[in-house]
Amino acid sequence: MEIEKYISQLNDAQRAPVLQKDGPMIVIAGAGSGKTRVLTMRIAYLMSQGVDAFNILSLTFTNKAAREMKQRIAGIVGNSEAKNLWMGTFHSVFAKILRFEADKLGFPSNFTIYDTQDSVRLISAIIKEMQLDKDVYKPKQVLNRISSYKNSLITVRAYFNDQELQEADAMSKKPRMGDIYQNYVDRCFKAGAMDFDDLLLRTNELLNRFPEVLAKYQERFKYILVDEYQDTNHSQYLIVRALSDRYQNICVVGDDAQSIYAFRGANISNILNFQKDYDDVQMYRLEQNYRSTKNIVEAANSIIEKNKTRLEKVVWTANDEGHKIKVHRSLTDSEEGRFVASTIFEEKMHNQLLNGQFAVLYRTNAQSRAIEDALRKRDIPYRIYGGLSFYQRKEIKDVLAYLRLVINPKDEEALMRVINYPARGIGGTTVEKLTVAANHYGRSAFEVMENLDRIDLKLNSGTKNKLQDFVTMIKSFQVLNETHDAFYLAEHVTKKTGLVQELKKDATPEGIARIENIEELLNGIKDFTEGQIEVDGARGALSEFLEDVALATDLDKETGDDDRVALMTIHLAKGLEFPYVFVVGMEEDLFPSAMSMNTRSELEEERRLFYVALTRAEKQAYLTYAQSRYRWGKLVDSEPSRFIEEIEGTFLEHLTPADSGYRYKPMINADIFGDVDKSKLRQTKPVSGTPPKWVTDNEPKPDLNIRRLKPLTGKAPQSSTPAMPDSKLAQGNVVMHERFGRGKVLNIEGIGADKKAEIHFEVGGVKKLLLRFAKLDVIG
DNA sequence: GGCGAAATGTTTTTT
DNA sequence: ACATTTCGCC
Repeated sequence: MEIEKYISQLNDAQRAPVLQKDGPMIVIAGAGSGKTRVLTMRIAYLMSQGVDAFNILSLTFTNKAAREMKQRIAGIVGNSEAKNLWMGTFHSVFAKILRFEADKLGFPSNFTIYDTQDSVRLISAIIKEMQLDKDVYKPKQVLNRISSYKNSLITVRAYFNDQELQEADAMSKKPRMGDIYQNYVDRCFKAGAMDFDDLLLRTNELLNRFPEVLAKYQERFKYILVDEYQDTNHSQYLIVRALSDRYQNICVVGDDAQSIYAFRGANISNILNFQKDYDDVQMYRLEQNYRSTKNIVEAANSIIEKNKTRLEKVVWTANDEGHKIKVHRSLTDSEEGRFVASTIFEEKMHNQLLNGQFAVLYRTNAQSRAIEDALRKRDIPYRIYGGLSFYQRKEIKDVLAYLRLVINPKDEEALMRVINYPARGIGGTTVEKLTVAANHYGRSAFEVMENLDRIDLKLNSGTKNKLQDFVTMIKSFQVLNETHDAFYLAEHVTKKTGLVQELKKDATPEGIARIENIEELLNGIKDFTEGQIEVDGARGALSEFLEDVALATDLDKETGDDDRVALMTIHLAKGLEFPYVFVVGMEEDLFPSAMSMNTRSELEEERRLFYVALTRAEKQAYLTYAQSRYRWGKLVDSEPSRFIEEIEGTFLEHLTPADSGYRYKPMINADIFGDVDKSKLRQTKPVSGTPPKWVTDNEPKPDLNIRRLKPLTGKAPQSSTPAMPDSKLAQGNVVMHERFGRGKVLNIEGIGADKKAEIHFEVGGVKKLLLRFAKLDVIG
């Protein structure tokens, strides 16, 4: 074994945790300090010391990270050994275990995994059935609440035993929360479905209720490693605790400065308190950064210093000083996009670079659009990660819903999705009757449909036939599934259900793209089946494909064979690195987000997020912001992010004149109004969970208060917002703008297929650039 | 009762 | 720019 060769390449700080074979340990690893290397080497070292791969469990943040790590280990210890390692995300690893042990919890082993969409849909249905006001009980908020209960291991029973929780919900005008929670859990159970949080919660239930099962997995996972420990929530924490309790060979790696998932229950104290949880914890620190230039490392340090809650740690680097961080201001979001695109273009020209060496990072998915447009115009290939992922597209979810029904006909959300799509004459009223009956008998809607002869639902015979036809169709798929692989079945399903035929009716580019997406899905399934047959000699069964898909992310799908600029949210970029990084939208209310400025801890999380963004860069970081941008379909003015100002000035190079003297927007309950005349401040009404804000009334009132302008001639297509007919708007037209009022069109660019026309527009002698002319009404 | 069209509502971040 | 809800017609 040539393991020594690899180990000698590590620095002293990295080597220590690799060589400590047994006992609990925590590795505090600064950004870019080679923690993946440490984890990889540690696993390889354990195996070289005779630890069986079957006994090592390694939990990573993405499945892709797991795959890559496995590959690297295979390079050291050989493929056949590495194959037996348990590696993956919490969700995927414990989903597998749950399938194996499902019967103990009363679930079928082929249980469905509900995604967020499914969960929201189910909660909406429950709220409706309970005749509650959906404006008070907002489904998404309710789901968030339930999710946080589950992540804190508060079961329905625990909820009803906890007076405080119930009072808190009653105080926020949601006294029926507990009942909704109960209904939701019941319905998931009846549908044989688990949501994302259940995968962790039910694992805890399994380990708590069945000591023999716990003992089994404690024996199996004698060595446990957890990456990104700062982002584990309470539920995950307890699983790790339980499993490692017997042997205490637990190694967690993380960086408190990169904790960015508090919103989904991540608990930073898991990492801060690790030493209290086990005896004789060894603590290691990795502080040398190998990734970035001195400028970037030190700039990042100057940011994170502003946070109060953090572990002391000094990240340093022996790398070159490098270039300063370049800061660029632009007029609008599309100009920002053009700056990014042209800079990438030039850097590529001058330095012989590949597209894959660039990444554009943003706070919200919606920001990708302006960047995309600019890159497309410059013919720069790019790939967007996250956002509406492939598997979340409507047409894909529709196909998957049919397939889910084949595997688990009790899957209520899949059924509701496709029972009348494509339209087959089963409308809302009929579906409601089915649901009522299903709830009444404590069965699934599908079971009700199977027994229509025995249950009188007061359906007319035509409707009854349609329902029975549907059941027959699904059952015929099930029969096929017994003998055929996933690809055959999926292809058969798209044909027989009329899904593709339905889509073919739509000849617009979007409609054609949808059909192509389905083809891509089928290709994906084909790859999967062939891969399965090759590797395991398995049949490439449908159930396994669906399991993969439910927990897959765009990052996992990444092939890496083509050369593209990467576009993604900062959250998704965690753990990745790129030579050139653009952080766009560096504006107050966007980054830091307006939603995250109410408490110090929220603001600190935003700051950590910025720290993560900056430390992705190896050679060069760019920070860009726009003075106005389209948000919620409206052009709004914005101010530079406070985070730019927080970086020590010596690390920055301003490509555009630096802003100075701007004032941050006041926070609620904050006393920092400065020189503003307080009597002119007015508090906005809180809407849909957003806190009220202080605003002045001096802002110009819109002269034109039309939300959407109707087309002046012709018929507008249904699917999208009716646009102004191009022909009606011309240079010299006097127009009304929603916000700026009366103005005159100076010139128009880019009208035609690209709806993002740009209009230079003059108001009271001041020239403005507008991006969408649906906001204009021609009045002369 | 069901369907298509029009109006209305919504956006932080993710497994 | 999108999805969901409501409206109005068959």
